Amino acid sequence: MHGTLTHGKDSHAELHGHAHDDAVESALATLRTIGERVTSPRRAVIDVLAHSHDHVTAEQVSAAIGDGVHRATVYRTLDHLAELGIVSAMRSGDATGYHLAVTALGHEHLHARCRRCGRVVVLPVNSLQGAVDRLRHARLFRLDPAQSDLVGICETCASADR
Amino acid sequence: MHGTLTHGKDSHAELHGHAHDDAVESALATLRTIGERVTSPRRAVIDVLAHSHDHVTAEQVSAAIGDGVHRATVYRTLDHLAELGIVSAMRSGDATGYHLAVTALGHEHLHARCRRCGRVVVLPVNSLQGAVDRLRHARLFRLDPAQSDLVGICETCASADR
DNA sequence: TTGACTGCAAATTGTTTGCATCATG
DNA sequence: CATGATGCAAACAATTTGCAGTCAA
Repeated sequence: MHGTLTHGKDSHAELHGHAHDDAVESALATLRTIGERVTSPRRAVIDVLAHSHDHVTAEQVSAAIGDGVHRATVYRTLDHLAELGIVSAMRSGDATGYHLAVTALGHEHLHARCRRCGRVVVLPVNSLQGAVDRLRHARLFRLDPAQSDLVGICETCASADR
Repeated sequence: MHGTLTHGKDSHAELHGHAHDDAVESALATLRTIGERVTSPRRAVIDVLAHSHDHVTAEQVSAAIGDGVHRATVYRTLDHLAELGIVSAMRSGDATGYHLAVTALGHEHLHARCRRCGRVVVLPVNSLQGAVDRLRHARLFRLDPAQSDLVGICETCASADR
């Protein structure tokens, strides 16, 4: 999805670099802190996620990394990181999409998928805040919109209708 | 999932029978109305859906029907019925769950899946109404909560935490 | 050193499709 | 009787898993 991926090598040039790199370091730091091992496959996966604009599938991550890391490892790593809360997983259509849970800017967003055209629309973070609060206070459910697969019709398709 | 399934035979005993049967008749009537063929596989699938309390997977529907209908046909039928709007499809975890769009009572509900224990919690229909309206008025998205895969933590798991 | 992590290959699961046949409208 | 629906078997895509070898801590 990125064509060329510049993963790795720059282990000391991120002090003032792109926010993406900060996100990578932050994620790796979290790993170390909680006593998880920092390996090159994990570094590579996190790196791809940090440089991806939106959610990417395991297959895309694997492709972006190249042959250096086995697909199965990418799947295992993404799954593991998701359990740790370092990345967020979201089921979208047939595959599962992943993205860093905590980006450099704490930039969190919601994805909504149009069941007509399949496109993924990005919605404001707080779009479902009211519902989240209401459900929580009612002791019904702790809804996490960022991990939910929101489905509906995008405005483009909706207006194409009438 | 139902053990024994009493599908069919009672083609004239639904005037005051269970609401499920009404739902079946209603769905079949819709099919006829829009010029779709009414076949035994379709009858069987709709029957299972009408008698299912919650959303069921294609595999479950197939199992409930038995060997009378081929799995591929069940998948095709569910997909077709979903396109027609007779059933609602919702991605839940690894498989797709289906349920009649219009039950006898217009009884529509939302499913939320706990990412901790995997259980599916049923939420009030209007839980996300506010968000739906807001998104619509803002011309951002026509959210359909009933078809969305809502993810979070159920109260049981949440209280088990602290 | 050693248990966690990875690579590889093969198994699973969920779902789709090409094609010949059959039954509804 | 014509066309769309089904059965079957085989293809597919996304993920998972058992095991042996490897590496971070």
